[in-house]
Amino acid sequence: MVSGLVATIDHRSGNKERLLLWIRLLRASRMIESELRERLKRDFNSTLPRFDVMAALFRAPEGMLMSDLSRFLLVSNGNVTGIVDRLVSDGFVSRARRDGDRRTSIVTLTEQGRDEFQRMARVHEDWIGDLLGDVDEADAKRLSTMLKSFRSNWEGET
Amino acid sequence: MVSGLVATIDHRSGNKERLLLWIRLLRASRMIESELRERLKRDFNSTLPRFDVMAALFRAPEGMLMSDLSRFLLVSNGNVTGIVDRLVSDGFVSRARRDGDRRTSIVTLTEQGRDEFQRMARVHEDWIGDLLGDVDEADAKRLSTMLKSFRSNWEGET
DNA sequence: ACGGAATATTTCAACCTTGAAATTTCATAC
DNA sequence: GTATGAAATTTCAAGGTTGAAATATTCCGT
Repeated sequence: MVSGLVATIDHRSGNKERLLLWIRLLRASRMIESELRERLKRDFNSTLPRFDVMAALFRAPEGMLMSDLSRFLLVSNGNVTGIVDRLVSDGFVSRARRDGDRRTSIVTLTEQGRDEFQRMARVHEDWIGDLLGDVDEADAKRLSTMLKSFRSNWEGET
Repeated sequence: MVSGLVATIDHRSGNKERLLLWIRLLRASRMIESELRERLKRDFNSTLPRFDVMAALFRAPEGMLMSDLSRFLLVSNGNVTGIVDRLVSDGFVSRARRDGDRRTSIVTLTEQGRDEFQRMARVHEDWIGDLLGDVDEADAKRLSTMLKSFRSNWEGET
């Protein structure tokens, strides 16, 4: 569940639209996420976080550090540890201690992991096309552009 | 963590834009959520789900059933149980067994809950204005409209 | 009135998530 | 070379999340 699903109070002008935007942004992503979660579970007995980790590793054949994964996926270190643990025990991912720096370990997809990810990725793309099917290409492009510039401008604020 | 933070494979045309849109939608909401979570914790020692429940109850002075909350907030029943439990033990919410139907209970904000929520809501609105400050009003309106129509058209599919 | 379906809620296991503390290893100033 | 701090990772407690199973109550056809 996520903050903002409910419109509440509005006393500063101009912010009204932004609040509404936030609520709808959130509802949209929650609905899509929920649908993807369900389908990943049903068809692959997997989860979204696992899919994300595998996707990141797929693009990085040379492997990634735990902290790379954490930074790239915008989640905490401890979180990555747990997800990778489970992927390792399922045989989709391997952790290898490095000679250079024994604090770190290189995480890579196993052969089985690559196969499984590719199976998922194919279907995943169709799902997104399905779920976002109502957004025509021009709209998608505009929305996309607006959201792109909208980044962490506020990062580092108090 | 959420599926789609990573662009992966793209073999069907037209879907390329949608996949990118999904990734950015997700990144945007994740960043905002993360910032809100942090601030709610810091300033009110609370969480987003708690805020959402309180917001829903604030708009419903007559109270809501657990299942109303669940439906309205798009989360599972079991989930609501836990969040309400904690809000009750903090004195912000009360559960009252109904005479009419002993299966259900009416959940309402306590006086303390209303006060606390209003404190949070004021600041919350400013935060959203802050975090979405770069989106001007016209853009917000357009984006908002696009996202509105974008609903669960696919619900009920196999 | 009875039994079975439907409804509202809770419980539970498994997983995700964070932030903080603990561990291990490395780098550097002295 | 030693201490001190930085860096990478894991551990841990607390909470959020789901879906399925279990409970309790009501509804309804007969």
